[in-house]
Amino acid sequence: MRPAEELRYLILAAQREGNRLLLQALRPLGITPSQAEVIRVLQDHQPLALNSLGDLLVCETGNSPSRLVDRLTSAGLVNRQISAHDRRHVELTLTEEGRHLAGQIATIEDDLYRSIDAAVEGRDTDQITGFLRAFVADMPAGQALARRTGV
Amino acid sequence: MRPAEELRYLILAAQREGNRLLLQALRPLGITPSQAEVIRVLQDHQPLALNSLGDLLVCETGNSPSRLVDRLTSAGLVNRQISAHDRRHVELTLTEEGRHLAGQIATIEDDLYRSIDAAVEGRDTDQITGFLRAFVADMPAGQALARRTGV
DNA sequence: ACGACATACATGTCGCGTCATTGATTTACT
DNA sequence: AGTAAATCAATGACGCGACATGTATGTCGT
Repeated sequence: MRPAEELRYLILAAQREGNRLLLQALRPLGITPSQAEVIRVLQDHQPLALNSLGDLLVCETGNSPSRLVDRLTSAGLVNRQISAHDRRHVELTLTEEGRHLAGQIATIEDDLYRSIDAAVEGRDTDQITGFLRAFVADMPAGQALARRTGV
Repeated sequence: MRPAEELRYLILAAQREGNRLLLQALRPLGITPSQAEVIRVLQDHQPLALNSLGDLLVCETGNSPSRLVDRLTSAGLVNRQISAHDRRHVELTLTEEGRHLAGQIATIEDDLYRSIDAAVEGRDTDQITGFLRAFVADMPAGQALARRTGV
């Protein structure tokens, strides 16, 4: 198997399995990894319009994440208020419950990051992140992430 | 942002964007990246039971990929025949049309691999694949891939 | 002021991807 | 032989994730 092909499937495998790990770890909180990403982003950047939120999300690139946020408002974790200045905009903020959950999410994510650190142990991180950054640099998901790391 | 966190999102971003690229490249063929993976695996390993196919797929780990294969049989790309020896098994083979498509898929995948090669250029491949292999080694998707690279 | 355009969001559709359950068939045990 | 256990596949449910379309609101040029 050609190295590039193995690499492609390794990235797919890592994403899938990482997501499954996080899905199970988040299950007690009743949320999914994508929902957790929204909550963490809102925690750092609220208030945010749906549009701007989408620009900061790695999941759900492109389309506005209406339905993703819908479930969070239904769950009482996010407030949506129509902007006074521009009634097309929706201002998203975390509810009290959402802020509380954000802290619990951070704790759970830490566990995942520790297992990532273990797999990275003894390797050259820059080789790895450098390659991935180069690959996604020109694409929506890569730029969304750059906006978050850069600030 | 903690390095492990950036790495997690980089993997997510790379998977999403790579998938989108492949999705669009495969669109003329009328199939999706997951369907393409099934066809390529069948090309190399047919005949295969649903179960054994699942053990070789990086997408769709765990459950048997019934519905994924359903769409391929509906599209006339895969034959399913109940095994004579064990009527619980379904023997999957590519149809003539499926075999033809497999060749076209390989061509399209080559383009993706070339752009991966470009992003890898000047980096230490072993650092990258080594990390990812270590991370997924004990998980279904990682083992599925190992079964394919190993043979 | 008005009409063309742009923006922000919602919604419809389709194909996954995960988990759980169910039903059919075979194997193993006694 | 007869039953319990294991295996294989199908299916229901839910939440994405991508694309396309529709609708309301705002902006700009004239």
